[in-house]
Amino acid sequence: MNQAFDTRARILSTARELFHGRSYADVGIKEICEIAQVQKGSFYHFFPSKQDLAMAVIDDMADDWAHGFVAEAFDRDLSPLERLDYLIDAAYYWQKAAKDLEGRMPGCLFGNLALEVSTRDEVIRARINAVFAKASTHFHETLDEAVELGLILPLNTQSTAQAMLAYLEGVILLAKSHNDPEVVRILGPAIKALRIELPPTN
Amino acid sequence: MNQAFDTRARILSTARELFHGRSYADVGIKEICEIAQVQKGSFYHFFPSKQDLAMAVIDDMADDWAHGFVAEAFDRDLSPLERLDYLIDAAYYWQKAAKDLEGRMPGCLFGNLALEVSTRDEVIRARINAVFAKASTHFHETLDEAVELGLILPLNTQSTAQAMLAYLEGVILLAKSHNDPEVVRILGPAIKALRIELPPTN
DNA sequence: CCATGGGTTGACCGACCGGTCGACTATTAT
DNA sequence: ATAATAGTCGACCGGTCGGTCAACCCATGG
Repeated sequence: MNQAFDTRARILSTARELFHGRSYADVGIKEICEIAQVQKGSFYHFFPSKQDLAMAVIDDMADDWAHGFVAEAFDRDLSPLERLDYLIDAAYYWQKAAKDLEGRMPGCLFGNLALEVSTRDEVIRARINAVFAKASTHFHETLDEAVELGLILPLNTQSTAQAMLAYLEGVILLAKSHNDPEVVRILGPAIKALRIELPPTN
Repeated sequence: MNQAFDTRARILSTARELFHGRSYADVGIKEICEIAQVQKGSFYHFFPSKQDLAMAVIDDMADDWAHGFVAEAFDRDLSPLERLDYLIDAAYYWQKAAKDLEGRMPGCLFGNLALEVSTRDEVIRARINAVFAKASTHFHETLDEAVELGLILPLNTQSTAQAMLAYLEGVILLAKSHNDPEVVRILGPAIKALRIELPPTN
């Protein structure tokens, strides 16, 4: 089983890298198998279909995020505004490192997949959506705390959280189209300026 | 030549619809030809490659934009802030109409292509980038005008313009992943809150 | 009346796609 | 020792991919 786990893990991490660096449609199972040093039959022993692989990749990356820099950025020991700065910084360094390594900015796997696949595959779309929803709650909690602490004026924390997530994705999109991580560093901090007002209380 | 023009135009508009509604990789030339009622040989008479077709589609859509709602939204008769509202509105109604028609939110063709293709195709990436650059100048001019009129405090109009474009793309991305145009209407207006400050003048 | 050339046609190409399958091997429980 | 099971292997499947090509159609100009 150790061997099996290893094979599965190799497929998963290879697929993740390739999907992230290129795209879902552009990466074939054959190529994944070659790089992961796995035979095709073995591949289909672990993943019933390419779609299933995609789901596993999404879950895998989401897990890494949750326990990685998302956990760090949204650390409750940091002040709310520091968390946002940390997040932008982390995104910047990540993209920069990837570009220095591969020559191209891969962007955000979830954003990439969302745009590529969500018109054709409801299942994958839903899964990505769940990842976004979870990310959004982190912003939401951060904003609630900032309001409680009186750091910012009261606002619609839920919608603003979504707006911040959208902005982050948009900044990464634009940076990817420029193939320049600096865009993230320049535009990123403006995330703190985003505000969606509370609905008027009649 | 009239006939020829018609054939070319049919290919172009069909490809545009399909690329926009699905993705670049997912749409084959055979399918485009079938729907456009054009033979494959004729296709290659007008477009030397799929990549060339993509470029033509980008140019075509960019043209339509420039003379369509972008021209309307950035009408100099509107006040700067009205222009931004108009733009969000236009984006919302466009996506809503598309979804009502097709069942799925297509999002922004340029954003979609940027994320799908820009790691594999420098030429297309550059073309999309040019479209973004042009869109950014519209924001830029709008912001400059708003500052001149004293409607907003001075800021880094160029970077803020890019931030606004990024936000618009991000909002559309998130809306697409929700398959819900309402996201555009809810999050969109916050575009006016974005600010990137001027570099400190020493 | 014929030559020229833009436009059309559809069969064809090799490569590759996601996925299947039967044979085989290594591991483990009984 | 044996039987069952998990995992490996790679040839093979039908279908599709982007792209090619030689033959043909037909309007125009000389």
